[in-house]
Amino acid sequence: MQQSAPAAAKALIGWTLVHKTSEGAIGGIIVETEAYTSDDPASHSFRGQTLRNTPMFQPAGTIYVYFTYGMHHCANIVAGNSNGEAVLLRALEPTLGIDLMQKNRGQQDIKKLCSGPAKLVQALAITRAMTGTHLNDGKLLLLPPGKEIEVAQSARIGIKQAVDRHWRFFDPVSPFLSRKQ
DNA sequence: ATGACGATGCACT
DNA sequence: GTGCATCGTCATG
Repeated sequence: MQQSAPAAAKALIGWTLVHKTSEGAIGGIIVETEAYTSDDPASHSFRGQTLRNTPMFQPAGTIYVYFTYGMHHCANIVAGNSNGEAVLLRALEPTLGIDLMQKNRGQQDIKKLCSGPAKLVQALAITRAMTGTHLNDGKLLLLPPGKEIEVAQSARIGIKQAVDRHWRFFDPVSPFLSRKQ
C-alpha cells in the first residue's frame, strides 16, 4: 500500500473490503478503483494540503472519506508515502452482509448495491467519522484475493482534468462495475 | 463574506 | 441521453 497510488489501485482489485459493524460484517470484493496523486490536476491533493484532504497526507492505509455534490460520500485508501496519494474505491462485488447492504441502500438488486463510489459507501455504512482512521484500527479491513484476477484500465470517471491519465482499474468481466467497461 | 463547483446517483425522456 | 438535488470546501475579493 506504500506503493504509489496507480500501482496500489491495480493491486487492490480482487481484495475484499470488510466493515465490521455492530449489526455484523458487511463487505465485498473490490472490482473497480481509481488512483489520484498530488501532481494530478484531478486530485483533491493537487493544490496541497487543506483541512479536507489532510488524511491523504497521512500514512498509507489511512482512510479518506469526503462529502460531495451536497449529498454523497466517497471513500479512499491512502497510498504512497504521506505525500497526497490515494485510491478511490469505485465498486464492489457484494459478498458479506448482503441483507444489510440492501437495507442501507433501500435497494434489492445486488448489481446496484455497490456499483459506484457513493453507493458502496452507503451500502457498507462507511461514514465521514472514519476519515483519518487507519486500516490497522480494525473497523475496516482488507482480505487477500482467493484467485488471480485480470485487471483492465481506462480513463477515470467524472473528472475534467488529466483525462489522459488512465488510472481507473477494473475487473473487465465483473457484472458489478459502476458502468460497462 | 461570498460564489462556483464538484472523484454522484437517480428519475425521467 | 439530459436535468437536477444539495451543501461543504476553498479560492477569491
